[in-house]
Amino acid sequence: MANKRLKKNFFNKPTLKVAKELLGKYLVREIGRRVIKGKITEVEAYIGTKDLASHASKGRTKRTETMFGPPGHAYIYMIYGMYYCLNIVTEKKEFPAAVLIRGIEINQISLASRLAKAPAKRAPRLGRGRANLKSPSFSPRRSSGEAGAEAPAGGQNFRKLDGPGKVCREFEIDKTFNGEDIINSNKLWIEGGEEANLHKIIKSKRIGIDYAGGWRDKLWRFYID
DNA sequence: CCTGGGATTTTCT
DNA sequence: GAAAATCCCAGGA
Repeated sequence: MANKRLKKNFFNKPTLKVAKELLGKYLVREIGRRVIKGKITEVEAYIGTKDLASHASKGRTKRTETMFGPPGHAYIYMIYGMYYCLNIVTEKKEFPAAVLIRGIEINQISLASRLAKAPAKRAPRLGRGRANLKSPSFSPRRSSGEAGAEAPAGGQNFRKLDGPGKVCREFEIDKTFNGEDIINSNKLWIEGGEEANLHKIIKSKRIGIDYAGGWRDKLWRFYID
């Protein structure tokens, strides 16, 4: 009941609603036999072409194409030349909107339960070939003081990822995931969390978008403790 | 506690 | 050519 993958109808709704509902849900990343799972604790909404904080305010470009696509797909972009950010596209096709995943609490790293499983059908691959050759993707820098960086023997595997760049670094998500269908993907998806709203949702202004005119003051950032 | 700068590359003007 | 939906580290209060 709780560990159920979110389907398309979950994302095909008003973005603010989806953003708030994503809090407490679990982001799941399967890498070979390894499974990384963590609770979403912080998100931001980017809605439409008028929202000056959204990349889609530039209109339909090569970069924003994914945002104009169907809901339930990942929109990945590189930021400041060093980090990737993960968004989930929301609302109906042709309407550009997405939820940026800014914070996650990792509480599980386990092994994939289902082993042999037909590789599935999809493999369109972005036109762009051979990525990964020199992507900064994983740990461009070794941080010494990360809380819980080392899982103490017998201790809980708990890490707090406070920032969109850290989330992608930890989940090993790079630009090849742009356009990934997280409703059908076997590498990245989102599952139901605990009880609906055990948490109090806190609202605030979005981070790092002071250039967005009046849109800078929208309380479209949501987080829980 | 806070502030400021450097890293590094894609994207759009 | 400038700016960017960021992060980390150093230095000062």
